[in-house]
Amino acid sequence: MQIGTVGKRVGISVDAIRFYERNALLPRPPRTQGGFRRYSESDVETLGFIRRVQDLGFTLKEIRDFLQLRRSRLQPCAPVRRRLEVKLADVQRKLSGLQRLERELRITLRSCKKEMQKRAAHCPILSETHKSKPESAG
Amino acid sequence: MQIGTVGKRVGISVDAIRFYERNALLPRPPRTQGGFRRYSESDVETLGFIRRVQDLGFTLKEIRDFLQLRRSRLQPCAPVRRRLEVKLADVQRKLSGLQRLERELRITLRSCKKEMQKRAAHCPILSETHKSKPESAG
DNA sequence: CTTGACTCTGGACTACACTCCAGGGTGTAG
DNA sequence: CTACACCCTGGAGTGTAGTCCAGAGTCAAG
Repeated sequence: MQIGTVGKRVGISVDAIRFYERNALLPRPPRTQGGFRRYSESDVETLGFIRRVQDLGFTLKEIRDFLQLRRSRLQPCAPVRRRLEVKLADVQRKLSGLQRLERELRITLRSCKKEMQKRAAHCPILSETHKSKPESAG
Repeated sequence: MQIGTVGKRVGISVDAIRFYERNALLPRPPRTQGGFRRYSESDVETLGFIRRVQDLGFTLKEIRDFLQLRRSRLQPCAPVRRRLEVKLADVQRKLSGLQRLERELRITLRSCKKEMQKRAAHCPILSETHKSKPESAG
């Protein structure tokens, strides 16, 4: 596969793919005689992984670590495990943060709907624990 | 409160706070005669919110939207609700993505542990040394 | 008033994650 | 061979999210 084909399949620009290669997220692929990159399914998979994990708020540096871990999964070595555990804890932290945010949003949304049923004039969304509000400056 | 005090309390640099003000994440606070910013508890709360939500992978632009939602208590409910629903869906998407990533990491971790049992490997780094090794740097 | 920690502004700079571009080369159908 | 879409490299530019800095001013204490 050429770089453009891969790009279309995973929804990543050609420039971005080359950028990932330069930054060691994607292995340097074999080339044609003329110098064209030739990609395999495995590269497509890797790019999919990158896109997905990046979407979750991880940096390319972190993703590079993830990919290293993925590739070295058979090494019976503690340091690998350690890094994995750190990453896992990180993911779990993010997860519980998001769950908290989700809960907050849900509650807000529910009370908003309720207010609408009552045909209230305003939304209760923003009434968080505000002790003193400056609210003025028209 | 002065900007430095606030910064220390929420763990955000003075520069960043001013940056948030410039970019409309934080309301312009009242000033002393000499021009010093004077912050209230409500500002501290807002900054805490910013930090927390940003940590979950939202951009400042998105956070600005969140904050607008929080502040726009005068607006009718429907548009606010709509935006909230979009945000909620976004959060849920991120959540399931993270769960998937967590599962993958767990599986990798398990196979790593299994390997260790099989080989009874004794890495020198296995001890409670939580410092990373210095990489061959002169 | 003087000192010194703190603050002000505006602008330069950094790191990240790309995107765009010029000027050339490649691959393949006709 | 010709055409044309696609690819190559290196480098400049963009947007985000700040950080750093100079030079000046402010505030509280002595």
